[in-house]
Amino acid sequence: MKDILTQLNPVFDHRNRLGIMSILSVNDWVDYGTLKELLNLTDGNLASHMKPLEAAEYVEFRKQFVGRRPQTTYAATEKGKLAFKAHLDGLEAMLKIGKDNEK
Amino acid sequence: MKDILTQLNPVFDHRNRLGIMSILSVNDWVDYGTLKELLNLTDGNLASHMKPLEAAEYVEFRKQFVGRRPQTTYAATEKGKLAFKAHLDGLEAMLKIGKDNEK
DNA sequence: ATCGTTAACTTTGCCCGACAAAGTATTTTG
DNA sequence: CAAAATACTTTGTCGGGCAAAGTTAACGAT
Repeated sequence: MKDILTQLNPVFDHRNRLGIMSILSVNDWVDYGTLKELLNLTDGNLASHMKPLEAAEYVEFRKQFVGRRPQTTYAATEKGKLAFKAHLDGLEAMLKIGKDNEK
Repeated sequence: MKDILTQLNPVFDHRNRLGIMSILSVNDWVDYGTLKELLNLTDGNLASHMKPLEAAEYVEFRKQFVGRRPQTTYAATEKGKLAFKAHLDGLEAMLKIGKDNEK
């Protein structure tokens, strides 16, 4: 039992990222504005949290027009969903670590 | 459905604090050195993460001598265990947030 | 008696990252 | 023509995590 925390994904090590991923893991194609409001984030803040998630290919985006207005929507990729699940499993696993103290 | 993230406790918003609490929620009275090794932390680092946990009364400490050497051990308080559980429930709850979009 | 070591911290200083706010481009509505 | 909305990018600040070094006290070895 060396580091317990290696199972946790650094990319998800933030409440807002957890929020983003939890929303996107149950809702496909959520638009920028909705995400912003749900998470109470400023424009720039959301963008900057999205970046590493995009870089890791955990989310993908789609740009389209709704009426005449541009709209960006996001969804979690399969990879992202798996990674997020692994992260949550990691959290849960931490708790199961019990009385065993062999190294 | 306003902010989803209010259920998450800021005090636990860190992987190392999660680690500390998960260890202390299943093991009472873990000593400084063991905690340090399990979590791969430097001395000072552990101390500084402990502070806010102590301040919130989520952990308590006991100082005693083992043989002739001083030893500090930590345990989660009842309050701490409850708060930690609430935090984890909050995490889980985030995931259940489904298709409902009434505000 | 002195040196080195261990335990448990505190202090110092750095650095990165989260944040709000302001700026940008384009289009649309009044 | 002016204001608002979308989706960002840029700027600048501030705080917090981190390693490392310093601290105190007691012990053990030489």
